[in-house]
Amino acid sequence: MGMGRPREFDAETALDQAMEVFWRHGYEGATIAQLTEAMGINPPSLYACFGNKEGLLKAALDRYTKLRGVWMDEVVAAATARDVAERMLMGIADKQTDPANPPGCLLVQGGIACGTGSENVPFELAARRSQNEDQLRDRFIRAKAEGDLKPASDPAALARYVSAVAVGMGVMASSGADREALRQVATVAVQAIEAQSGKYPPTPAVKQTPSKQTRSGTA
Amino acid sequence: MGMGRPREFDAETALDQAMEVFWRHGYEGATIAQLTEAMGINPPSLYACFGNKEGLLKAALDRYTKLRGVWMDEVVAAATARDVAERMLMGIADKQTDPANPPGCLLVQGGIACGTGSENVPFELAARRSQNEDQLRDRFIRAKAEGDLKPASDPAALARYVSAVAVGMGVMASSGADREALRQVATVAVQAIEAQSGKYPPTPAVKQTPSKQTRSGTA
DNA sequence: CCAGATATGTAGTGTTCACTACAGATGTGG
DNA sequence: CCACATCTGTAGTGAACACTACATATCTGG
Repeated sequence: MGMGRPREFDAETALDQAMEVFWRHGYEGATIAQLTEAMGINPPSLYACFGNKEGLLKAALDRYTKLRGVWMDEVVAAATARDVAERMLMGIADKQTDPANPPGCLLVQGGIACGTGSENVPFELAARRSQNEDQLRDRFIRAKAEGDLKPASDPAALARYVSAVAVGMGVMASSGADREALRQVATVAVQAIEAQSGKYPPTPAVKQTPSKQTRSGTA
Repeated sequence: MGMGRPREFDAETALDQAMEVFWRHGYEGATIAQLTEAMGINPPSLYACFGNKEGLLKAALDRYTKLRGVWMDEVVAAATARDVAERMLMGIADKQTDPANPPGCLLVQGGIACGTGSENVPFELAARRSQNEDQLRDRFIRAKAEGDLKPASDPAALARYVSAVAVGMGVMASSGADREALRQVATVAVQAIEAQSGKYPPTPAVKQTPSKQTRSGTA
């Protein structure tokens, strides 16, 4: 019965190009014309492969978070909570000013506020950011159990804090902050984690956060 | 020679409504139809009064930053650098989750990335944010001169840091973080300023920042 | 009350948007 | 070589967009 004509472009290569357009112009600011031109294909190919504009964004986000995930694994592999925070924020300072990419972070640049019909795009991005936050939180929970963080420290709050700084740095980068400026921010930011650090008797990780359960929904 | 028919709406009241629309949907996401409906006027009145959509945004930003300016004056009136940071970030946690307004900060929600024809909108917002950062920096310069911050501390870096945290909190707020979550972030963030605080012999404020001059361009 | 000036409401303008109909091209299975 | 399935390029589709022409309404100054 035949399997049809094979596609003439590489989906991942095309996604990389689309990712850059979304990264630079945001979801709403990116037009199908810009996307197809960057991807080197025509609209019907785009729609056959990704469904619609939002499907393309999600595919680009999948690719972005996948690449970012391997880096985050390196980040949480640092020895202490303090080193995790430093490696994360210093790395972000570098990545967000890497001339190979648009400035800032796709998970922020993609769209913080959107118009009618795209209301869920910001939440889609927020969900991806919260994955990073969760990974940080788990790492800080471990750090606390290992006596690397104060027994009174709140790993979820610390993770939320580091995520917030990362997002703020992304916004700064996209509006022109240079690498040195972001590194200065990172250097200061790490000191808040340092204030929670030290060498304490290991906590059995049983009661980890007595404070009210407050989900941030973002990172 | 006559002075013409008087306008039937109050410009500031209308601006408040427009501000809320931009705040909720961003510059590109806000449509003239939404704006005129919220303002209770028709398009010709809008264009006669504000020029065009971008002119309306700028007018709304002027109003926003004016209101914010009086609050910032209260913030920098705190006794120490640490108290300034705490008052700023705790206040932001409350303001950005005030149900009377859309969540987050207009200077962030307004537009981080924009499409062709609106490229300067993000810079317009960044310029307004940097005003806050400058005000903080000046306050921290004074704190350092008063011996309230370490002689080795960098007021510009600290101001940039506080601004970054504020922006990050705004993004979190707009994607669903509640007040408690933001306050936790603020509490952690203040500790980085605390680490730079203490009681030191006053610095004559002559050579204030030996590090390379790095302008952030954002806040 | 009139002339000039500015505001308002109705009803559009052209443009750009995301998306697609369709015909032709290129593959596979029989 | 033929039926079938899928992709590709051309050329649009209707809808939504920012913005405006124009007639009418409401003011001031004389």
